[in-house]
Amino acid sequence: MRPFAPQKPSKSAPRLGAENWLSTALDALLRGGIESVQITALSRDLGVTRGSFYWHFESREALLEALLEEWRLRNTGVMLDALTTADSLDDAILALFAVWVDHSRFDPKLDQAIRDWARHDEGVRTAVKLEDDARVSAIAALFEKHGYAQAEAFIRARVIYFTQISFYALRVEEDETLAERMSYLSEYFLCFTGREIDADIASAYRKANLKDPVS
Amino acid sequence: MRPFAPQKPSKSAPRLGAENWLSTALDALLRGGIESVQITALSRDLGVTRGSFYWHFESREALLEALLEEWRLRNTGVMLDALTTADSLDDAILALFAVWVDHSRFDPKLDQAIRDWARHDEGVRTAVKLEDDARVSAIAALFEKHGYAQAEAFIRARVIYFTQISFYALRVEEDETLAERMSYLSEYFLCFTGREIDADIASAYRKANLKDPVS
DNA sequence: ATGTTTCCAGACAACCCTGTATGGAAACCG
DNA sequence: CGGTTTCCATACAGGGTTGTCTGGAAACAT
Repeated sequence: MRPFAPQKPSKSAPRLGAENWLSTALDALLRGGIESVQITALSRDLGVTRGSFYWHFESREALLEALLEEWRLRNTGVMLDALTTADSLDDAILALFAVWVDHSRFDPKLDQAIRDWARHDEGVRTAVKLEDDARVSAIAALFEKHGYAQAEAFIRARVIYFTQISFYALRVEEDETLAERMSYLSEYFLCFTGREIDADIASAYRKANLKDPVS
Repeated sequence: MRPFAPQKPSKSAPRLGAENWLSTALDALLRGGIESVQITALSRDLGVTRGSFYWHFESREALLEALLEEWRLRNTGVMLDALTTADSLDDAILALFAVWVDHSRFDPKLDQAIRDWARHDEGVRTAVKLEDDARVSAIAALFEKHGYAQAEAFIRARVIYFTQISFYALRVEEDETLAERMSYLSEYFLCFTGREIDADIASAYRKANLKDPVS
């Protein structure tokens, strides 16, 4: 690190790139939904005029496509990775829980914003549907791998995933602390798998996740 | 029913009332979300000008309040009714399932549209949250009544309700027939309650609900 | 230094939506 | 039949958003 590395001038000449527009567009998407990602508002946030935007992007539609692509890069596949690394059923389920709590690996607000957008845009809807099906199938494969019958594995996968989706949609995390959530760990596990969780594994999981509530 | 009851003239003089505006506003809400309930668009649908609207309603805000009130009238309390009438756990759970399938008693699209609206309107959000909490509490009370411990009852209630909410949100009903859904009845029941469903009760339920897929 | 590329400001056109004010047509009532 | 109420058309004002076009400033390269 050089002592006076060439930084962007803080004042007088922002000199933006397409990434700046994309990131502020993401902020707007997360706060107010796809309707509020308006280039007039974004230009106000960035302190420039709309002329800048239309140099970096073809149109608003192009920006929206870039947003969807950004979602694919960030949130696609992270659940699948968590499921395939663990070995036992207990570990795999807990690894899944860990992903859902660790917002640095999986961004639920982004997922939710895209999901809202999808409800009135058929193109986005098919993209989200593909991802949802892949996630449920991965969880179902886990259950089948550990001896559950096909139908039961599918339904348990759907129940566990759908519950989590609603958990984000209803914004339970804003009303319930992580400690409260952890206190229900054994109940969740029982309901989702039909088996009691191993006490040692449960306490190890609590110990590992309670310390670090990433916003 | 009188043979020639005084009806609204079909052509030439619609003569609308506030109910007409409310119902077409509901249609717009269900199709395109709260953003697309615009009085300009509604007036086109009704074949009149916006002058009519501003005679029946104070403003657009007043119409939106009426929409929320309409949701309260239609979807509030129906689940609670279904839960309290049945006696055994099996019957109560199946009664709940029946409500969720019978769109004449419970309108999932309306519920979903209000829920979407709530995500960017704090007033609507608190209203929806009150209803959600009431529904989960009612289901939890059912489990407690049948011997489940408090924590397990609460989590099972949350899981069963959250699963159904996502079921609507992800529009599974559009990709899965009622027959398919019914075929998973025992798996759902096992996952939700932790017990096997009574075979006779299950077949009776299938018989009663398969015939009548109300859209 | 000078020409070129990169980036942005400013003005303009086109479109859409809410809300108000006014006048008129149709139904209703006494 | 004439007055009143109900309902709606029309015109206008105000505000907001997308997109294009043109010129210019700053950085970069040769």
